[in-house]
Formats: sequence, C-alpha cells, structure tokens
Amino acid sequence: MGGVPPGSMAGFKGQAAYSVDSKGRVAIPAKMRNALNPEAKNTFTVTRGFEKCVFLYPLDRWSQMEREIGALSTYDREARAFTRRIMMWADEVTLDGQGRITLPKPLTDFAGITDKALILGAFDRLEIWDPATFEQYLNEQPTDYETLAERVMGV
Amino acid sequence: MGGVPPGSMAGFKGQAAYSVDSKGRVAIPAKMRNALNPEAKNTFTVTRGFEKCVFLYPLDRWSQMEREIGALSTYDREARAFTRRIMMWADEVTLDGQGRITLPKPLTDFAGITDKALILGAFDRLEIWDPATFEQYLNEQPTDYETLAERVMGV
DNA sequence: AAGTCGGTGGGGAAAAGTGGGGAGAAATCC
DNA sequence: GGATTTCTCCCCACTTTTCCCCACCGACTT
Repeated sequence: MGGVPPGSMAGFKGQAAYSVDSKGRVAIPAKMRNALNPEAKNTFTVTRGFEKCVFLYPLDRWSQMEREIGALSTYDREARAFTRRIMMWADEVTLDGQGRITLPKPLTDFAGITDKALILGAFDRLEIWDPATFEQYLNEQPTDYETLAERVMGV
Repeated sequence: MGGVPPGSMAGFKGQAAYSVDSKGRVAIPAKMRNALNPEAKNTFTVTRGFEKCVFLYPLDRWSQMEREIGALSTYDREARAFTRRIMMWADEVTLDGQGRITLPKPLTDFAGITDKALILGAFDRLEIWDPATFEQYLNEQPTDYETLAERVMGV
C-alpha cells in the first residue's frame, strides 16, 4: 500500500469548504487540480472512504489499487465481501470545464453530504466530508496529535 | 482467482437499482456495458453466485473460469460436486438493442429476484441481487468495512 | 481600473432507462 | 403431421436523467 507513483507527483495538501449545488456538483480546489498527473486525465475514481467520507483517487493511482484488488481470490469469503464493498461504491468522475465533479448520489447519501462539502488533501487521494461529520470525527478522536505521531511514525 | 486480463480492462464498478419488467428483462448500466471488452461480444455467462445472488461474467473472462474448472479432477468427489453445481446453473445471455439481458428463470428463482434488481460491479464480474436480500446480507456481515480492509489488504 | 483566475448557478442537447407491440421459432396438442 | 399456442427476440416510442456549454460574480493581480 502506501506508494505514490515514484518521484513523479506531489502529495495532495490543504482543505477547502465548498458548496454542493442542486445537481450534486462540487468544485475541486485549483491547487489540488494542478497536482494531478497528466496520466490521470482529469479523472478521479471516487469511492466509499474509511470512516464516513468519500475518497477520490486520481485515475493513475487507482489503477494500482485495482491491481491489488484483482489479486484477491473470488473463492475467499472475506475477500469477496471486501471487493463488493469497495467496488459497489466506486465510480469514475471527470472534471467539467469549470473544474468540478458530480458526486454520485449513493456516495453523498453514504457520507451525509448535502449542500456543503469539506475537501481535504490526503497525500495520494482527496477526501470529501460533510463538515459537521468531520468535526464530530475530530472530537471523537481518543488520541491527541502528538501521541499519534509517536505511535505511527515511531521514535 | 486473481487475474484480470493484464492491463487491458478496468474493473466493474458501481451500483444500480433497476426494474425487472414483465418479460424478465433487466437493463445493464451503461458504464458497466462500456467496461466490456470487445471480445466479450456483448455476452455474459450468467450463473449462480456465491451468497444468494447471480454472477455475470463477460464471455472472455468466463473462458478463464472454464479453464480452471476443466483442470479439476473427475476422480475427486468434491471437485465433481463443485463442477456440477456451478455448471448446472450457467447460461449465456446477450445484450439486446437496449442494453438489457433476460435472466434465466432458474436463477431469478434462486436469487429471489422479482420486480426490482440491484446490480453491482464486483471487479471481474457483475452481481445481481434482490434488493432486500442484499440489505440482509450487509446486515449479517460480522465485520465492518475498515476491519475487513485491514484483514484482506494487510497492514 | 481593467483583466484574469477561481468558484457558483442554470439551460439545452444527447444519452440512458422503461415499457410495449409484432415477427419468427420452438414446443405442444390434437 | 399439421395447426395452434407459447415463448423468444428484435424493434419502436416515451420519459427521465446526465452531461456539456454558457453566463455571472467576486477577488486578486497587473
């Protein structure tokens, strides 16, 4: 896992609180758009995230994910369950002329997104959250930032 | 088993709740149709799925399955039982001019499909579920998505 | 002060989903 | 064996959704 296309692209950074219009469209911040590889063809594969949010993988990054998913066995119950649960939510979305994407309705329902969306840069992907949901997520965190760093990054 | 046609095709994605008309026809979502290889010739081999659903394999993918099944020993009791149970349900269906297929009655009976069908992209195949059956399947899952991912994809 | 870039909103053309009718083939019944 | 019925497949028509294009507004830059 982990694994950004070697060297090439810079990680997605930043946050933005944008509006979702009546057609389910959200603008992608310009600096995040500019961080896309040309091979991504202005396209993301969007799917259900971990925790209650939506993941956006640039097309080139997503093809790596598919290689990993494709290596799973059809005959293993848990692998089957995982494949179903990641692929059923997945969809390809392409930026329109205004730099927006249309979020599939199943995903906005899942993530509880209505008229406002919080867009986060998360290294190899973008995340889209309902603002209130994200704040709640932060508040529920049992571990503070400094401690997390120690545990995850090691000493 | 793993093994998508190397490089070539993208996995099937997405979900759709479509109606089954009085003639037993179901539309296949356009994005899934477009993910078909030309060698699939707009044809699926449909068979009994794992869990209570119907599997649709594109013709080209199915020929790989047949190679795997063909490699099983006739002299092994369990292999024999498995071969019978997968092949007895199998049938070929082709898209009509409107992008629909007609589901064989034995399979709709098996999966409990009546007037509504849930169509899922599941990487190398499509799955068709009765909506209520699928919801029940999800509710019965002992493991949540995040945990599944950890177990299946590793840390 | 004008121009450019970034985010927001809406309308119209094209595609996708749904339903029904009719020709041909297969199965059935006399 | 022939006629009738049933089933399947193909085609046509309608409705809804999606996608693409155009226009606006504000902020920052030159």
